[in-house]
Amino acid sequence: MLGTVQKAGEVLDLFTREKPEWGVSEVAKALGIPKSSAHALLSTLALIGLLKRGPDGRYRLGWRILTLSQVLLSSNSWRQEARKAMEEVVARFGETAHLAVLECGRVVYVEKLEGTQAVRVANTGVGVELPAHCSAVGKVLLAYLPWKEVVRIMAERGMPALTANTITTLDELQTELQGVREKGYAYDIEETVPELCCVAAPIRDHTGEVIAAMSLSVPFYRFQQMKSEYRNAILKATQQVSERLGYMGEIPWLKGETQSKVKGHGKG
Amino acid sequence: MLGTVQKAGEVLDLFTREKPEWGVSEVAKALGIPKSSAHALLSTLALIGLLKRGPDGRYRLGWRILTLSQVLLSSNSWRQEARKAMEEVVARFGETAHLAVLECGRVVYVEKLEGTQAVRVANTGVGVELPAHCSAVGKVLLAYLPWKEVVRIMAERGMPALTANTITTLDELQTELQGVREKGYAYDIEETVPELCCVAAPIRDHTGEVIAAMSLSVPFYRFQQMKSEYRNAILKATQQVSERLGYMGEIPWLKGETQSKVKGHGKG
DNA sequence: CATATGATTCCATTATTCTGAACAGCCTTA
DNA sequence: TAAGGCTGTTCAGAATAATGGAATCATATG
Repeated sequence: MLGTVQKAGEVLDLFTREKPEWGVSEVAKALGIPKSSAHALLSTLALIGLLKRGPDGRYRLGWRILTLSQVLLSSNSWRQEARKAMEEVVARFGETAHLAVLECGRVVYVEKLEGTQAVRVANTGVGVELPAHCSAVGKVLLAYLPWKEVVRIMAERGMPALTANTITTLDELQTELQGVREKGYAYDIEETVPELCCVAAPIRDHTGEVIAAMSLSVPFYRFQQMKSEYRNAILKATQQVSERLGYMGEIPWLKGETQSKVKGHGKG
Repeated sequence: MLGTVQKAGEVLDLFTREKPEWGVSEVAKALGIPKSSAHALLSTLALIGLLKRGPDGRYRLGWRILTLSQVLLSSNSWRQEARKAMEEVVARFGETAHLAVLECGRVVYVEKLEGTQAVRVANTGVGVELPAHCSAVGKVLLAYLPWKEVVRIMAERGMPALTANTITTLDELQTELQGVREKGYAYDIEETVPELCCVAAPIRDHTGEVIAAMSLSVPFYRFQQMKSEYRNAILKATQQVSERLGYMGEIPWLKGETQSKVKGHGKG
């Protein structure tokens, strides 16, 4: 539906950190459309403020996007709830915490709290996209999707190996996601970035649907010793947030040894 | 041109902090279009990730906007240059500094550094919109626009009085902007928020065009004593940034007593 | 269980966008 | 200095895609 708007979306997708400025001819070539069509798209997008036309006729993203981003961030109640929980975790361990969602098959970080460097908190990692098949948050978010959907996403985006540990086949991924569902959390042992490990767990809304994932990122050498502490902290934090969001159902990912440590926050 | 995209822009404009969630019928009523048209717009915008469809069929802004925002912020060289200068000013006075641009006739804050509260640096004020006829940054940005353009903007947006000191007539505004151009900076003495004062000055790119304004915000009682120090600091900071951006022209706003204090950074 | 509200689908009409070529500006080149 | 190639921009006919009213489905409400 609305092919024009869809093409406008494709145009917006062209603007990346690597190439944040596009001319009419470039866009026409990249999208395989006539120059005049590209011109119409670019100039209209500039008219509504999503793009900004430079004096030389080249286009960049417009400041209206910042305003929309502000509205988005301030209107998401669960993100603010999650932030509180993240602050506790970060304060306790001094490690970096992330909050991420799945958008069009990609992981998008929506919050980042750094452990040691307290100053440049936001706007560095927030908004960054990552492939979903690696990283702890990505695996958590995929785990609670229908498998068919996962297959579709992987077919569309591919499964590039970011490190030697990255999962690169559907079979491996299926096994991994099954494990995540059973345990209720996911590890990332140098699958995304060398020397970096993460634990992530899902955040659910009042309907029980997984809407986000929270993770703690720790350098490899420190991670091994404290593995279970990190895991329990993330599980506790995500559970707290889920409950604040009205999730009253069972907590299927708290079983066995883990359960005793977080007792008192159980089902309502 | 491309009325469909333009309508998509109108739809996006509906999503505000006050009303971040819209249904199909609401949008149809608000825009005066049939329900089916509104549905096509909303569902397509959701398809490209600018909106997100909730399970109940209501729509919110989508996370793709965060990604675009990230690209926008990381690709703006002058914003990062300005940030450095802002950090110096904030460190020196401990007061809050703002960086703003004009977008579709409104002031949009693109950077904010708080003085005393160092933690919640970004994402609070960044992206917030303000009317342009008040605030120091707004007056600076308007001052270097053609007067006809200013008139058009005021006609479109109106000149609401935010405080008793707000400029509410075109005559007052014209006089004020003339003064800004002559002096090279603007004061805001409780024109936007009671008890709050600001000084702002323009940042120019290599062509000499004013692309942004930087301001320092100080509580009224502290502002009066240090007025000229604040002003000189902002003038020096904006001049530095402008020069880093390749602005080699005259510095028309540094004259008389001020000039001696910032000697050494003059024209190239 | 009936009703009302709102989201979604359908399809013919209509207006819109698409397209290719011509125009105008800018910088490089001879 | 003038020609050449590269941009972004404009224009009018051809063709597709958007429109809008009514019907349908889903969901909350009494």
